[in-house]
Amino acid sequence: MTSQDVANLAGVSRTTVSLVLNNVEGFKIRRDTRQRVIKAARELGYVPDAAAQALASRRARIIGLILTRFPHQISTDAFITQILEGLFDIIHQNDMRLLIDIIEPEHQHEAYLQLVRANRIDGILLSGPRLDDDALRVLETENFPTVLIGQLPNASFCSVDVDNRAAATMAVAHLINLGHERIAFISNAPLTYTAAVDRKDGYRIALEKAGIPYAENLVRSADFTVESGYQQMADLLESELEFSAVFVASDIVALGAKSAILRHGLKIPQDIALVGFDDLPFAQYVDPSFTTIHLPTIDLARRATELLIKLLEGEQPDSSHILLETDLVIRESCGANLRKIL
Amino acid sequence: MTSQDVANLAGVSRTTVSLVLNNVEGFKIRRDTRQRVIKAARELGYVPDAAAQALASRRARIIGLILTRFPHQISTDAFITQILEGLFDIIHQNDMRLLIDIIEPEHQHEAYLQLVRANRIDGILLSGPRLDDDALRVLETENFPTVLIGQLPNASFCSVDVDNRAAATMAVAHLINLGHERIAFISNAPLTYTAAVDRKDGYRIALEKAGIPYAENLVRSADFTVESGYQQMADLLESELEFSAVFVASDIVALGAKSAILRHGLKIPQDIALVGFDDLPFAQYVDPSFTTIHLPTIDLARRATELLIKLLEGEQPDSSHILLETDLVIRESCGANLRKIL
DNA sequence: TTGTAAGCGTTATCAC
DNA sequence: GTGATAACGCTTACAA
Repeated sequence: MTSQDVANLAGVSRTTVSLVLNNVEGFKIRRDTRQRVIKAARELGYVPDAAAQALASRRARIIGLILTRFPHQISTDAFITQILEGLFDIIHQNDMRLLIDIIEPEHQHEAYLQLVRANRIDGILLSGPRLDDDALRVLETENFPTVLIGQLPNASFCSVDVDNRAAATMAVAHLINLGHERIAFISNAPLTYTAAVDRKDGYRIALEKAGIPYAENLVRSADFTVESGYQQMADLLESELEFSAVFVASDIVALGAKSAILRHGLKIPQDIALVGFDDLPFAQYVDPSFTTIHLPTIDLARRATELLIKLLEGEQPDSSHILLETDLVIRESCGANLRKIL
Repeated sequence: MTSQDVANLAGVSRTTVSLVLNNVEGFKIRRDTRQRVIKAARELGYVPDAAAQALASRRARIIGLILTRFPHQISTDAFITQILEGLFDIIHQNDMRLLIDIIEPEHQHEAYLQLVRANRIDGILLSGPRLDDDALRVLETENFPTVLIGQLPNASFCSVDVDNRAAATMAVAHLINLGHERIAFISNAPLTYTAAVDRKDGYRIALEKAGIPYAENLVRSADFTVESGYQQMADLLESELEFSAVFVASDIVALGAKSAILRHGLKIPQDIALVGFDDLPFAQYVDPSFTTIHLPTIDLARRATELLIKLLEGEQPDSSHILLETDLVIRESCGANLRKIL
């Protein structure tokens, strides 16, 4: 079943079939010819061969979503599905498809360059950029259409993100407003991830603003997973360091931290107040429900995809660094909402 | 950068380059020639063009993962990420890629046939088959390589699944063993999904075995989401029907049900005992933690992918209907584990 | 307004 | 053992 078959049935050439079916601008095709072609195509159930189309047109009509995570970090990552929801929204509108790949940060650093070199994908959507990702630098010099969901300092990529630093500051300021002074911090991810660095910076800034000294030993680093949150919090609790609150820069990690706190015989928020980050769907259903920073994740993905598609179409995007708003969502994990954040 | 460039640099023909790089069997290539080709390819950073390769070989080396869901059901679906983890495990081993598509059950019933017709994907992995999916029947008659994660009665597809009916029976039997007689049921999804039907059947069977009459008005249907779980449970509670336990055939839906119960001023498990299904990662972190049916989801995806790849390679799989084991995981949502299930 | 023909970069079938 | 050469099914100048 090829375009030739359609051409035969419609009594035209393959060229005409292509022109009609692709709605090519600048060609005036007679009404009836056009109708005949469309009818023939429909009758035969003709669908153009994707490989042939890609080879000839140099466009695969596929967007690649790259996640730099370890496999074991995937199954609990509630962020991913939110990204997918936003992504498909736009991708379907544009008749494109999604190829998704998980790249292990350490080993296959350059695995996604293969996708690019093979022309398998027209553009990349990269979630969670890392500072030490050399392959990303290659994409930059090659000017390959790429949009980051997240940010990378000193890079020329388009990006869609939230102001992680400001959001983290807001979270910690909330705790400070509630009277806490000894506030621990657990990052969402290793500090090679820019989002982790920014959230940690935000924590530091909030302390500074309040004149509270920054204590390195109250700062821990998790790695996306519930387990890492449990471990880091258990470690903090066993260290016998004093703190009355903790800012955990990821709701998933916070789930583990919460579990460690409870299993240590302490209560949230009475003994330890907790603020999370991301406002994942489950955050309002755990007990106590998480006071957390709401991220417009679905929208983030939507905007990033729109931006990428503009790039692919050669349009100059209005702005190449989009920053969406975050909110502090106050629930139960910090206790009564006595004072509202300024 | 084409295979011609590699051929030139190595001083051989494109044919030889192809033979060497693809490790084609049955051709004896001289050692040094082989080395020269490999070296040249590496030096040039040559990566074969995927479209050209697909066009010539009639294999895209892409597997399609099809999810038949509504967009709004995606973002909270913790099942998907688990599937992804297992999938990538096998896909990476086989140097294939993953194209993922979400197909809305109502509108775009046949959207994934396009993928097939365009030869964009070599095989389909379909999660959550529906009884009313006509497009699936087309795949069947066309004998397109397809593996279901789930099951479809009277269909010839290979499938990997758990015994949903038996698992549900086990869940409800647990409640009965604990002394409950009025047990409500909330499905995971509409009853067009085979898994939903099977779990409901399991519920019924457990009741029958215990001689407890099946009460239609204690049976509700949810649609994957937390919200639907909340609504159905709120509805049950407002109905003033008597029941001391509920079997919710999905942990996500159970999250909403739990919330409705608590907001109704009732306690779990004291007032209402709850058993979930899936054992999603968060199930042990909610409060009370869910007694639930553990599904080996990652393994399910792994086995399904292995099966599909076998199919693609023309091998006859050992068994075309794989059934993996489930366990009842006893936690807090049913109260003290007084009597152990037989 | 439509058709002819030359690619696109592989793989695969033959010869040599 | 290796090299021509013909597909693969489409797009796109260019010609008519």
